[in-house]
Amino acid sequence: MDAIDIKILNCLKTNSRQNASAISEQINLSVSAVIERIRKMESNGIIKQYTVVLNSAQTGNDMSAFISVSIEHPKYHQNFMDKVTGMPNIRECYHITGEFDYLLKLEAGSTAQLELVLNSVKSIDGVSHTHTLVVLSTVKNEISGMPLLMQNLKGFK
Amino acid sequence: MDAIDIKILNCLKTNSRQNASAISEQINLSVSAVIERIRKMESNGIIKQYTVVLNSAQTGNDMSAFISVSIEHPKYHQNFMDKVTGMPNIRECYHITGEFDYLLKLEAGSTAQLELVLNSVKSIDGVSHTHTLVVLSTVKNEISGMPLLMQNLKGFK
DNA sequence: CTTGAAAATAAATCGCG
DNA sequence: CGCGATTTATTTTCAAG
Repeated sequence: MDAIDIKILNCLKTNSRQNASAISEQINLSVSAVIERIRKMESNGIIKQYTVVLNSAQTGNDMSAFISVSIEHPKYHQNFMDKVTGMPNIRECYHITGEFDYLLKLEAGSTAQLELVLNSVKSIDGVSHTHTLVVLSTVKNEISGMPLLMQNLKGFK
Repeated sequence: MDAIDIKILNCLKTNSRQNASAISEQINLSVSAVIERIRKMESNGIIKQYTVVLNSAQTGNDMSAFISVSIEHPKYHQNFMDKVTGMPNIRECYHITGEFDYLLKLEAGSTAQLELVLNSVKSIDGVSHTHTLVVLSTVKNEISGMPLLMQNLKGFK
């Protein structure tokens, strides 16, 4: 991965649906080279996925919360992770240091739905203690990792 | 937004670079209709952005942490949000209920970098108290909101 | 919404710096 | 590795049913 790849990733981050010739113009590289580099990054796994970001206010899932969870014994961990992975309202799950074991991000369309999800989490085997934070507003939410990539580069588009 | 739109969004979520004809085949709708529906969702803002998900392990930003922040007085809020928005290592910032005012997600490439970011956050005006959780592993991280959309639908692809 | 043909674009190929 | 002209294949557009 060099500076050119990063420029390409930056273009794709902004709009992953733009084609190679559009990118080519933006970064002053031939279309063939752009295509070749994209293919390489797809096949070696740097590019994991192309996806779409939706307006959650319009899709009706604009309520979110974080819940910290303690598990009473290590034997429950695998089951907990499996359960959580299968629950669509749980969007993120992190294993963390500190007082709690996991931090989950939930999304729902109403407080009632949120309550249901919270209760399901609390009733997973081994969950001993939880702490819930409701999100009042999202100040920032950068998806994938581009700005960071660019920190260490001088001249990018 | 109807069930067909949701099928289209689901396709785009899986791979936003696939074109209308590919989607058309998957959901048994004519190409023109697919294009028209996508355009509509783009222009009315349901589709916010097409983006790419990178492998952070390979891009060198695979270290992350959450930091909860208390602000000592409301007058500091705006400045805090502005600062945080401008910091690339801060990927997410939520205004939350509870003991703290904000929850931030940080990403960095090393513990040293992480430490720097933590210190920058702590030195923003008005920050009175913080609590840091380091992420040991990411169990789940679903990006945009598709699975939730589908909960309420019976027959999707 | 669908179809199908025309028009416009994009991608793959391939010698060659 | 990158370029860029050519060929090949796809896609989008549009008018009509």
